[in-house]
Amino acid sequence: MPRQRDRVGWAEPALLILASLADGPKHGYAITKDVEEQTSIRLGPGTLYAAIARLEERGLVAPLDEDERRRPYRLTAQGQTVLDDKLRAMARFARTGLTRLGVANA
Amino acid sequence: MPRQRDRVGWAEPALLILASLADGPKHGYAITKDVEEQTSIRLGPGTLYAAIARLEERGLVAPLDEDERRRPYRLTAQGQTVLDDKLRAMARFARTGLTRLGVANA
DNA sequence: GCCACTACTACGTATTACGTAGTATCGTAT
DNA sequence: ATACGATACTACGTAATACGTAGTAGTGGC
Repeated sequence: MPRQRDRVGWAEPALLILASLADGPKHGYAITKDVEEQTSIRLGPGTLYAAIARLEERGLVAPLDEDERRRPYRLTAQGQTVLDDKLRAMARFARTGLTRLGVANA
Repeated sequence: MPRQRDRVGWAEPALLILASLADGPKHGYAITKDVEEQTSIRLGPGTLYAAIARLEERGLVAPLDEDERRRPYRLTAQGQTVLDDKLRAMARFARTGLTRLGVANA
């Protein structure tokens, strides 16, 4: 029975995936590795592939040439737009929050 | 029957609440208003109060003097630490993502 | 030929998000 | 005085996600 860990994360898997693909097309496993390197967040296969499927349904990512061992995806134009919006909102929010906390930097 | 809207948000309600309290103590309704002003994200009561209850259980927020009409909360020291960590991670992530997207600024 | 790493699929449970409805108080304009 | 919108929550049910485990299979090195 799956037990949940810490909770109160700061980014949803969907966004982590989109951001990972901003780098260029990747297949699932490569996304996991990339996300882990960048954020220390480990996405299990259940989380990862389910999220990718939803992103595809919504037209934010699209599959590439189907190798039957790897399943690469790319960001769609809409995916780029959405990602850009969300990242900007995040950046603004983080800055405001840190200011409110009275943090030294910005 | 509750219908879900857009999905692929960029921040969890829990984090929005913590950030709102970084400003100073607030009660639930005031948090909703503040979050909406800052982020355009509208937290319904179901989402809001459930999230607050979880944050309290986890010791990230604490209730203040119980007026029986308003229920104010403040950030705990642990809540501040957690918030600070998450916001820094978010900021780093957003910057990296925007860079990957080839955005003009940082 | 074994074993670790790569890459997924399938499945079930735990958590969370979200909307609606309902209750009650307060302020203020009529 | 009273009607009405804004304030402030509680209660409840459903929908959507997150997450972990197990299982399957190919690949590369030693």
